[in-house]
Amino acid sequence: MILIDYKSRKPIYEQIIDNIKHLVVSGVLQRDDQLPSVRQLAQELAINPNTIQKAYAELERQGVIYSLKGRGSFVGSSLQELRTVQQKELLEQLAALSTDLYRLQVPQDEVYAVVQQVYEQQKEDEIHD
Amino acid sequence: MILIDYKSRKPIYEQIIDNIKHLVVSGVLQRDDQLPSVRQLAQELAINPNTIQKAYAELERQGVIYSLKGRGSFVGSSLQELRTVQQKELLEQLAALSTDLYRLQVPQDEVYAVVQQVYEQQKEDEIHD
DNA sequence: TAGCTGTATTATCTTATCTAGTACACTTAT
DNA sequence: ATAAGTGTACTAGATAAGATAATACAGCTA
Repeated sequence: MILIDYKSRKPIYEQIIDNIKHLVVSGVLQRDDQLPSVRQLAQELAINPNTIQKAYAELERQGVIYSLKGRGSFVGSSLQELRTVQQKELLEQLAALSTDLYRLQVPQDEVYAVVQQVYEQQKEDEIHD
Repeated sequence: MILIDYKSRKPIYEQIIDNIKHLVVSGVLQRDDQLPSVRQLAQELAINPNTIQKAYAELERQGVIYSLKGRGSFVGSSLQELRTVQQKELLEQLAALSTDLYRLQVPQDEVYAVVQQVYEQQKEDEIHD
């Protein structure tokens, strides 16, 4: 369900955040679904409970989950809501990247070609699922 | 010539690397042009010489500059060479970002529209230089 | 020779990340 | 009521990356 790359330069708690967001955005986790408890997930991933707690706290701050003392942690954002937020973030990244591409004089056609190729490849990969 | 954002989460030595690469790619610094000395640049930017040395060492490892003991450090890569390398890096970033955009179901048209808008805006900005 | 260069070394400081252990308040099921 | 599970808070320590500080050495050049 959740995979951690311990060799990555990205902190573990950030990987957990990204991972859970992805589970929500892909529909695996739905609103009000219960997340694994802090201690349980810590044991599964063989990491310290404090690290899980840090990830959950940040997810709660962002409104992705909510936590109830004694009850557990639950999904607090719908697929659509989170998807919209993340789409906006990605499009901002795209704009920044496009600026760099322009300044390095990469032709607009070439940018389109890369996007086109990725989209086609992704479509193909979906068929072979 | 070189600006450092001390509040950035990006390490200073990485900012220096990016900054010098940009000066080469934009044609301000040309092949065999001499760079400021380690101590001189350290004084200008009010940072430790070791930090400059770290940046220069990495730039030399990448072939962007070369250093001669007792002489100084010089640009070792032509505008075209470095531009090609950086274009390739950016296109790889674009491919990765496109994969995320596809997975978040952002329509291809919308991706194109953002790129288009940035390119047009950049062209306009150039006129008003 | 004096004063620049690059380069190397050692030590110290700070910060972020992660671990470890403990404690407390709350909920739920028995 | 009790036990076991939840979230939450706190302190302490380990580790690594980044940056600073001071010093030293080798090579070049005026």
